[in-house]
Amino acid sequence: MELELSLGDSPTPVKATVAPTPVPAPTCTSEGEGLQLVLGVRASRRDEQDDQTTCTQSSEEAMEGEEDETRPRGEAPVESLSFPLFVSSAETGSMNSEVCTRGFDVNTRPSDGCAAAVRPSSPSSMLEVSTRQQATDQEAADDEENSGGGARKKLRLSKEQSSFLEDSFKEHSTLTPKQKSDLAERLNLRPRQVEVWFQNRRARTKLKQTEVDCEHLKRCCERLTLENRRLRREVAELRALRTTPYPPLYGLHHHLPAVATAGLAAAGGGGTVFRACPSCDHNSKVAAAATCYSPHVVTSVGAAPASDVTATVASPATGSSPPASATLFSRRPHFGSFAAVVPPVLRRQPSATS
DNA sequence: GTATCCAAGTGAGTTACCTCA
DNA sequence: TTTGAGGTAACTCACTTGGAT
Repeated sequence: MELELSLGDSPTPVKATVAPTPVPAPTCTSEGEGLQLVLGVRASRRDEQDDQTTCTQSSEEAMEGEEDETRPRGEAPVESLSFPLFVSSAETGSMNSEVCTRGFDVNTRPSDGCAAAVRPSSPSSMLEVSTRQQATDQEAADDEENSGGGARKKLRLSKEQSSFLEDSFKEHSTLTPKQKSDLAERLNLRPRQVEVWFQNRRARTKLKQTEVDCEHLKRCCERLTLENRRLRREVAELRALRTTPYPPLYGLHHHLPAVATAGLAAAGGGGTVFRACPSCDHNSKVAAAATCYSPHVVTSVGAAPASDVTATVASPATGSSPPASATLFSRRPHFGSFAAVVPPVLRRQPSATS
């Protein structure tokens, strides 16, 4: 009896066999315990591994479970080979899966009977562990049935398992079905557990990144606050200058860009509105000009002789170190420094054209 | 007793595929 | 034969729960 079942990106339908005969692959007889359905399906729409992931899967798993969803046909895990007749409770559906994880060491694959109490200490010992688990599987399964399901046991991954998962996560933060099943088999976990680990790992990564971003924004905010404070002080100084007669400009304003000279005119002319910043879509007075462009030139032209302009522009703000906003603004063209706009010759030689 | 970590459960959203009119 | 709508499976993510430390 054959069924054609095509899932995912499979270009061609995969022939699936409904086999009345037992197969060594992870199978389960579910409640019926008589007929074993083995469907070969394309495990995923993920493209990378599709050509390798034709797998065996019980009908129950196809409907509900995720266990061994991508295990290649004939590549049955050792545990399953050792327990061909054992009905894995976790693989027979969600109800049994829940039962499986209650009252047992959940560090073991359900194909181990969901009941092994021996915890693998290292990946290299897992196979051995799994074989030892076999002896206790049936007993533990019986205990489980008798106990009626206790409190859920908390899974704690071993260091080896965690480090291996971490290494895998560094390589790829998302898993293809084949990678998932390979990892699960290698670490002696269920594919679902590997999937959940990656899921939570991605969430942790995102959370950490969010925290880092938050810290960065906080620092930016602090810098901007300081910068804003400083600019406001300079604006106040400029406003104070408006009340005093203009000292000679030593011809400086002839060499400043139009916006700067317009700003000077506005400052001296008493309130003429002009467009201060081409990247700002609003008109503003000289105060805004000082905000959008580097305020140092504007500040200096009114308050200091031309000889000071050079020093002011070359060493802005109060010290020799660049202002706090320098690095921040370097990534924000909108707030680009006016000093960078003015050609060096104009900044250095007020009388260059005279 | 409380805080934190973390595996696991759950529901919503997205995408690709299939079926059918 | 083509096409659009509806259904479904698989997947991820955000949020939550609950055990363990």
